Amino acid sequence: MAAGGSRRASVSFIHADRAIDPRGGEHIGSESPVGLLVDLDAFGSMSFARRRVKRGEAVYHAGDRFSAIYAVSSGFFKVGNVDAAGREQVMGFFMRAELFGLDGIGAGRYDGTAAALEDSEIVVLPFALMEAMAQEDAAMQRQLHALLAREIARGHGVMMLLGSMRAEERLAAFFLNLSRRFVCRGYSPSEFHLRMTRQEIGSYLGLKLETVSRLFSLFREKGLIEVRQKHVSIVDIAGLEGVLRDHGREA
Amino acid sequence: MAAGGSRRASVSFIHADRAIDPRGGEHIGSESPVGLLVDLDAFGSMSFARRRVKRGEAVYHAGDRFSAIYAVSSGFFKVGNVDAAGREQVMGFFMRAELFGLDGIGAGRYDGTAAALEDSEIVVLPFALMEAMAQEDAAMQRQLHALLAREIARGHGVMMLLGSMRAEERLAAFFLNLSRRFVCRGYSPSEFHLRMTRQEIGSYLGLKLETVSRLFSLFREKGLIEVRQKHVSIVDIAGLEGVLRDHGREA
DNA sequence: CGACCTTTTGAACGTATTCAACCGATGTGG
DNA sequence: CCACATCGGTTGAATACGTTCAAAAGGTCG
Repeated sequence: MAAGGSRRASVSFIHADRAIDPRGGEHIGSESPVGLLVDLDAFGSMSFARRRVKRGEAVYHAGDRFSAIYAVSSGFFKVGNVDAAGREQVMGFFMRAELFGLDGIGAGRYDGTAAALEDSEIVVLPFALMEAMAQEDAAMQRQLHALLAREIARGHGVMMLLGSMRAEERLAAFFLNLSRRFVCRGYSPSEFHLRMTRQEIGSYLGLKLETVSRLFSLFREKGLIEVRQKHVSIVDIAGLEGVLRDHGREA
Repeated sequence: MAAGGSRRASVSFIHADRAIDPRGGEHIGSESPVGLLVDLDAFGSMSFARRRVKRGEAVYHAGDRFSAIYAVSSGFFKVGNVDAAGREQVMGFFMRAELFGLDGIGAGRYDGTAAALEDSEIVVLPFALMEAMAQEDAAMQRQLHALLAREIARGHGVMMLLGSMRAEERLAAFFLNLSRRFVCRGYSPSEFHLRMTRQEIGSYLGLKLETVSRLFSLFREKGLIEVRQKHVSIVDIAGLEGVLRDHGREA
């Protein structure tokens, strides 16, 4: 809880990387939710506090007073909400150079809980400061707005996923989205470790953990992926894209 | 298409009405998606163009260049997206004093299509102008951010609905949400005309139109609502809230 | 009035869930 | 370091829920 490590990080500034969201072209299966990008280490015009977060630890809880948004420096996070009837749902997963905590701006309180899925580090971006900076610099203001708007668009992607895809399609979209995001970070598009449990994946995709598990097996049998615990290799990306495409249109 | 009526409307400015989103207290079944509020007719500091939109007519199409956001002056709108595989989904319905078109800010293009569900009128808010105003006035900037953030939170509400509720709960949440929004506008909380078809409701709720129709009948049989075509009377609000509450928790 | 669209309802079906058992991996403490 | 407890994951069988296909009635609009 105590702001742990308090070294300083130079952060050029928020920067909506177009490479991550190739909307113009094919964005099938992009599942849109790509996360918000921050240019973490470029020319340092400002320096912000960093904070270490241990696996399982929360960055903030639903209802906490909103004060800052967070950029993932390293590690992996999930943001989840709980409604009044006790229903829980993961609203998103966030990896390096993505932002979370924006949901707090509206009401002055975070409406979800953000927790680290592994030992991680974040950059704390006090929102008041961000607003002040945006006030002075029109370009920065535009970036800030683009940032918020992208989170809106990400939401639309998730709605699409939850509202109009069947289980197989959802998982395929999920993998393709992860793949794309890893590529943007210079990692392999086809090999990665899932930091979240089947249960958390299911929560995000609106499915039960057993269903997710079965789908993993199904995809494995179809030769689309290989799975060793949390390690996933995508064997046939085109095949995954096919899963998405086939059901939507007439073959 | 031509900007039809071009009278001027005085618009005090964007104004996030807290009455519409009683998050602090009970927000069960609020289904969050409450829509963004604009104080349409208060003290007029600015005047914006209005535009009439006939039933079925589009305000903008997915892919159109983004230039403005829109405030509903009268009437009813839906915003829907289509993904690359042809899947369609309604992302939201908007009524008087609510804003739509925010999804375009991020990419510079609208990612959905907005259409009127009845003859309507909107106020056109050129976004460049909004940004300029926000640049000059910190309070306005804050409101603008709150506005965008509320759309993010609305999205979370819809995700919750689509990801963790069963059909009955979704429809109950939908009715309660509508009811609340009508109340905020001074209309009856329990009597209203649905401007959208069962099909559109289903699309929004991630259900098929037949399912929606059956749920209407079910709710009628349970004595929760009365239905005469598109006219709906909520007979038992507490009952509807119960539908939401029961499944989430242990009774 | 007639054509079309929306809605309702029934019956069969398919998909995801539930309940349950089991296995494997991980982590802790003796 | 091993034993044990726990957690996460897999798989099966029965079930429930929502969908699909189909038919028909009711509304609406030209």
